[in-house]
Amino acid sequence: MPARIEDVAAHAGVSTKTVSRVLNGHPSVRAKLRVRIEASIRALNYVPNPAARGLAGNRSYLVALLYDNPAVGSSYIMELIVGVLQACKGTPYNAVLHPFEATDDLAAQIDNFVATHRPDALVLVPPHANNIKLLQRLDELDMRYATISSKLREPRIDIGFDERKAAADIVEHLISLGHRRIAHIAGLKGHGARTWRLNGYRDALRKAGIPYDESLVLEGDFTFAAGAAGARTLLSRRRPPTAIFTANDDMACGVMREAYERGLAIPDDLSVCGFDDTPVSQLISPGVTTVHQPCREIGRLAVESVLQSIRDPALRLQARVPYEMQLRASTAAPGKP
Amino acid sequence: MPARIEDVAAHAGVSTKTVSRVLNGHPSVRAKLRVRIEASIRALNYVPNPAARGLAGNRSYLVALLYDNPAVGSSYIMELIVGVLQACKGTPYNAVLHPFEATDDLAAQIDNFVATHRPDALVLVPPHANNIKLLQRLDELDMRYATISSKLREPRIDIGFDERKAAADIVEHLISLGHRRIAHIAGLKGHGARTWRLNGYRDALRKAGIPYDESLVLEGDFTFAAGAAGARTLLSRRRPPTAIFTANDDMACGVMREAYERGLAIPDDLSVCGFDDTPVSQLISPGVTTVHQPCREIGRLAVESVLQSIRDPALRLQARVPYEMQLRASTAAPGKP
DNA sequence: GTGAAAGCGCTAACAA
DNA sequence: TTGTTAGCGCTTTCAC
Repeated sequence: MPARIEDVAAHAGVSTKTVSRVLNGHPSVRAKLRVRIEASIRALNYVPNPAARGLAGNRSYLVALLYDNPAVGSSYIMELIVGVLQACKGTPYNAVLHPFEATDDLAAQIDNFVATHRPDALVLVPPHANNIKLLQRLDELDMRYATISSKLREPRIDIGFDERKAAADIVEHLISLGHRRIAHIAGLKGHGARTWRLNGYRDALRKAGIPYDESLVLEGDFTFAAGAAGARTLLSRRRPPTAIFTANDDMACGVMREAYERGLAIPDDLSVCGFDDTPVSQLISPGVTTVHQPCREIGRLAVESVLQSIRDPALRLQARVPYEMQLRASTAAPGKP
Repeated sequence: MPARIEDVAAHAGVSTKTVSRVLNGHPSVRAKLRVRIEASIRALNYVPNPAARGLAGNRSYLVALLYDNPAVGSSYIMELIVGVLQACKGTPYNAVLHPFEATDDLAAQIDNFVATHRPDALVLVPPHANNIKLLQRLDELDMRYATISSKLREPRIDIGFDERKAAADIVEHLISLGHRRIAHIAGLKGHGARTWRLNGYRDALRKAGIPYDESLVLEGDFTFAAGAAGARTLLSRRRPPTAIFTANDDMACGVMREAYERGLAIPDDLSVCGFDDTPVSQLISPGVTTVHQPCREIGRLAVESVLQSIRDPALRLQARVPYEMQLRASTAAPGKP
């Protein structure tokens, strides 16, 4: 049988309440006592029982990651999870995953999840991070939550990176290589990732004095198929683009598939850029020029801050973590027209 | 404040214990009573408090997935997780993820994890599923666990698929296309995935009467780099192979990179097969012929059976779930020599 | 700054 | 088959 708080208290010659104060980092314990108690904890190999703590303190020590079905960007979620787990490490908190679709009975789904598992905090990934009804419901339930890359005006706690700037960087890279007819396959409406990346694309064109050509911008839904379909359209034009920038890596792969089918060489006949730096962008040949989205860092920060907000409900934070361009072999100067 | 078991008992006019029996599926409750109590539960919107249940019943309602660092095959883990979550859905159980490396202080790491989070059951992924010291420690701690694709003799509860047969199938496919010089880049020693897939390769050669040529079998560590390095070696030979079968998809991508660097066309100049059917095998061009490893099904079954083993500690199960060949464009008849 | 006692909401053991 | 009682191990009042 493992040691209980009572054993520690007896060992240190104090009350259980004082031990509890030490465990919970309560300041009103004299340093000397604290040290003695900590020694007893180690000596007895004491680890608090989460269920008992949870019951008495009305907590679950669970942080839930809410995401939509993993069909889209499972490696994105996986990277996020790595960061989430890092943040939980060494804390009594556990991360739990909760994939769900935003249907009509969303409030009911959330109520049910919260009632069943009673997470202490939530981390919301797009598109849920943009779902006003969902966030309202969470506010009503007085749940602590952090959003990731939310496009809402004033997110309470939100972690992301400057996607607009990153998209502009990548398009500037294409321009610097000599491209002028640069197409963009944008993301799905409703995602911040669509608007920011599209705006970044336009920013870079404007800065270079290249007129915006609506016909070079297509809509995608972040899937391989959408990338392939977009490329099919673009490459069938009388004057096809010399470069295609897609709003994520999977769509870039789709573009490369279409180029492959047509016998076009990348980057000689067509330059391709993705976004996110998911593993596939390194595995495919040639490697895809893309922006490394700092998912782990984002996941870590989201959990760290949402846990902090449990203690400090007034906490507000809108963090933008640094990103990095990944120049690979899928981009080069345009060939002769 | 949510309803408590006491409220349900009062509403149904029974004792709390009887409600508890209904909640826990105890058989000794008359059907009529059970129905009445279930009605009260719904009427009051009652959901049991996991912490209270856990404390009283000495359970945590946590199933932990133990895997090594996600550098290798994160999409494999992600797929597994989808199955694990499916199995938890509708139960009071939550899945928690625990990546860790098998270092010397492995027993200490496990003890610490178990002491801190007190999972009710564990699911072990290779290489941990093959780690005898680890399993022994878990037995000492009297933990319930299931392994996935363990190569040990008599795993208590193990879920996997017939990797040897699957590897043979894929090599037979190459042979049926007309290949005779088929190389294999095997996996890392210690993984069952290495031995089974290598044996399958040999089975297929034997069946076709093709002599086994040691020089065509290289060692890899399941990484892209290992695949590229292996291909470099193989393709530098005086008589290079006409097809390369790698023990996983990432290595197949590495092979394709090397082919790309050398200007070899796939499948015209070289056929390539992977294993696992991770997402990349569809995203890359041409798509990679591979075996679909039924990860979700495996994850689901592992959790279902390990949860069952909590009630029935004597449970033994060695399940082999069906797999599927995925024939894609990376394989074709060999070109002229 | 520290301690004593009273639960948190459930289940296990024992009774009936 | 059902009910009663006594905790599970911790934190939270509220004293001191």
